[in-house]
Amino acid sequence: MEKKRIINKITEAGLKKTKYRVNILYLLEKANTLLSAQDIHELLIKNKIKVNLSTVYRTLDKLTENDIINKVELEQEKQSLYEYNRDEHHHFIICKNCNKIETIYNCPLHDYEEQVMKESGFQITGHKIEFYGYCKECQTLMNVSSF
Amino acid sequence: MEKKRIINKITEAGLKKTKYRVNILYLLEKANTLLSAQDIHELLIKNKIKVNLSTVYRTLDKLTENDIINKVELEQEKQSLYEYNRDEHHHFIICKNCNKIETIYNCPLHDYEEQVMKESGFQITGHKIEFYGYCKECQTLMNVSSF
DNA sequence: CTCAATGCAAACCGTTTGCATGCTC
DNA sequence: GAGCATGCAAACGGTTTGCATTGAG
Repeated sequence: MEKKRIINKITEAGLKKTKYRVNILYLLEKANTLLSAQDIHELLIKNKIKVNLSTVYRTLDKLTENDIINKVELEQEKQSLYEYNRDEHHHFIICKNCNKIETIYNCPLHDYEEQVMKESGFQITGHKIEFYGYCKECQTLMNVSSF
Repeated sequence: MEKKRIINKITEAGLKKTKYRVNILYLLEKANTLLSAQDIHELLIKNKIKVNLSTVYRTLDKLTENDIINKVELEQEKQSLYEYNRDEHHHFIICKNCNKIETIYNCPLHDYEEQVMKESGFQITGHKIEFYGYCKECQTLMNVSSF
């Protein structure tokens, strides 16, 4: 029973177990991609789970506050996106043509942070990287369309 | 006459030289920091230059499209910020306590981009890094306040 | 003179909030 | 039963847009 783990995540954080928290977290865990509040809202409705959009937002806030999910804000996306937190440091690469988002698990910044700390005097607690470019498919398409 | 250079920037891009374009670009060049559309609007009004906020937005859009200024969207800022484009690759480090933003000119990613290109197949055209942490002053304050 | 720039007011859209009601612990 | 979660409708705030007017080339 996979929902058990989901429910544990919620109760262990000291949160009340409610229908929407369980379903939304389950959805994000299963989806295994970035989803917006609206995406989640639509998916729930499609699955006959009637819920208000503001409840979705409040649920996502609570789950984010408790580090159960991550809120991801990308430059070209107006909407905030959310992902299940699997405790793996990662970044994103975004295709400027088709907007596909891929995940990069390899991070070059650990050494560099030391250096930035020394130079800036900041105590660094985190960072964010986004790469932009064109994915393989779009590179091909662009070559074809301008032959 | 320093405004000459500003005007050149505008006309060289093929843009009409207008009162607001000149003043807004001049402002950004002189300010030498990140400013929001609202900041710019207020600064103009204070300097007796009556302008509509939507004109400020349209002007900033045009200048951004023409790479004369940069539009900067930081995670914790709701507003977009703008800076004069001095053609120096850089990133930002943001204090999570006081929100001070400092600039980092040193960039560790050039080598790494190669690697990401090979692994992802993306043709990378750019990247963005934000660092988060606490600036010197805030580190001191936090030590004092929890002595 | 022509077309782009501007002012103004209204729309947009993702997100938040206040309040009454419902549900978990 | 107490207090947090939810639904609903309205507000919020940065940004965009449609349209009439002005101004640059």
